Amino acid sequence: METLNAAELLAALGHESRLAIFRLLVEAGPAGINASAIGEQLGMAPATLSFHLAHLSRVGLIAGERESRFIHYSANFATMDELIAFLTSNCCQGEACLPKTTCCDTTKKRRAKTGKTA
Amino acid sequence: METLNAAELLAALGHESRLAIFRLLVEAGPAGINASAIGEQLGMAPATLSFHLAHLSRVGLIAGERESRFIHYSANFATMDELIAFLTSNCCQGEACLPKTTCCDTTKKRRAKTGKTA
DNA sequence: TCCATAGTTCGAGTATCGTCGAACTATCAG
DNA sequence: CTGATAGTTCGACGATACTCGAACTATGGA
Repeated sequence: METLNAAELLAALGHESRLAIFRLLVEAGPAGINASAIGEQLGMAPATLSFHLAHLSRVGLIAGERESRFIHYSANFATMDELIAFLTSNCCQGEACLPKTTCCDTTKKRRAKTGKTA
Repeated sequence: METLNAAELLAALGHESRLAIFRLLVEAGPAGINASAIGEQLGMAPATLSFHLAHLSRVGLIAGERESRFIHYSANFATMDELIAFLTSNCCQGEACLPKTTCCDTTKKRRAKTGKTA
């Protein structure tokens, strides 16, 4: 991961509303929850919520999947892992000082995550 | 750590220049480096650099210590740890899915978890 | 077909951020 | 004291981000 990319992820999380959304999805786990449920829990206007969801999607931190009338959003744990790895890589001039973080099982469930967002 | 506080940290890191500064300090380790060295490596105007250093300091991600004419900046690894812990806490509804991250020698602080960091 | 629900896109107003020249403070050497 | 170096603060400008009402698209049910 490059600095620019990491900065985009961090900037995406660097807003209270988006961070709250992301945390909600992290806690929800791979199952995810739908948009209106997020809006209800966070008290966000639909347009505002959609704006933030789009932002998080664009940078790859979350992904949405339509299921009939609902769109289930879920956190992309693999991206999160990469971000944390980036933040801590080469820490202290390369001396091993922290374990590798791996959130959930990111190896088996990441299938399609490429640019669906136009 | 609360969402608002975490968002501030993430926002601080969510800018390419500041992230580059922080990464430089993370790699430099606890020894830290002085401002002009950062400016040289990143090709940043003094005023701009100072602005970003102040921002990072304000949120507690780095700290500066004057040493004669130089000010040595170093990353605050404890804050970083807390941030990462926040991001991954309650992941997947509390199922243990990742090890605790501990960067460098902040272990002693995190052992005494009741202690105030700052 | 028509309506209701779920969610997105558009547009505009406001607020905040990032940059950098210039002036300023702090420290040190002579 | 004077000058040089290290770094900060100030001011102003342009750029970007956030919010939200209103209109729009997509899906499903009667």
